[in-house]
Amino acid sequence: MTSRLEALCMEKGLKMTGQRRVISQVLSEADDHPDVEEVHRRAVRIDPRISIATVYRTMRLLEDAQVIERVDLGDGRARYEEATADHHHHLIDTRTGRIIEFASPELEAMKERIARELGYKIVGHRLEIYGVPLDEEERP
Amino acid sequence: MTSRLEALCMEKGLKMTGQRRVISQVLSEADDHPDVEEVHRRAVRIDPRISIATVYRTMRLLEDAQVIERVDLGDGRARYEEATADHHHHLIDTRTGRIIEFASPELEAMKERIARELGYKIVGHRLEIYGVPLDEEERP
DNA sequence: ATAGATGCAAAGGCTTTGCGCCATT
DNA sequence: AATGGCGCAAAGCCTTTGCATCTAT
Repeated sequence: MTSRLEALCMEKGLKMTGQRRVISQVLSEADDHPDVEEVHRRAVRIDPRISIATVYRTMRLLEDAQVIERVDLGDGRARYEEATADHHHHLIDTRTGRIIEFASPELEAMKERIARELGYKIVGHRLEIYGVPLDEEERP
Repeated sequence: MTSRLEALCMEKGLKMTGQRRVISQVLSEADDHPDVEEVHRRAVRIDPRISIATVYRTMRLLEDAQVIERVDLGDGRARYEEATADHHHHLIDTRTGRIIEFASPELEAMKERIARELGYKIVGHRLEIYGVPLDEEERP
């Protein structure tokens, strides 16, 4: 079957080979933010002949085509997620590594305002929050 | 003479050697966000015998002592700035690479609120805005 | 004499790339 | 046959580290 991302790739005119289809499938099924090694591990389960070099090349291809987005979570390696229309950010649980996505229109507006006051127009931005779970009694 | 950072290091009980004094001086005089190679370049001008390994080791030492802070600006290498009490963030001019620091109490508050709503307590965070200068007529 | 700092070069982690082979058109 | 993708291994970039030497107490 054709995965969601594979369909997207074809719309963008990318040539879909066996390896690219597998990698697209892996990314379509991922609900986390895998790094290249992890994508490779998952891809190999489907087709053991896929090399890590191909994964690197394909990730770049998909990133350039804006099918996926590179996320730098500060751990020294590139992580990826599907490209989305909305701006969102990440809250990283420092105890478990769990990543929670969130969006805040107010935050976006404030950011725009700050940049404007400094005389700049935003072309990109990123926000990460590192946190630990609140204790029971502190829960809102 | 004793540089600002050297004094700070001594307060923290760090042993100050010749190399560490030079590196502290370089960092004290920097008003930008140099990477290790740049710190080394500047240090060598003062004392040509300093090796890059020592710079790496000293940067880590100062970072652990919270005399300086590592800043990850997404260009694949560590950059540094003096540690400050206030939280601030960076706006990077994508045309020139110029880095503008800014702080926003409102932003901090909003961030806290978002984390709290997600059930988390913030232990760290970072925000970077990438932008280009506004055109003349758009200036606030 | 001892403990720690330094220089040098080797190695480590992530990523890219040269090259010959293979597949598809 | 020609174009481009793939696997493998080598290399590149930033950073860390093992080891012998040097410094300062």
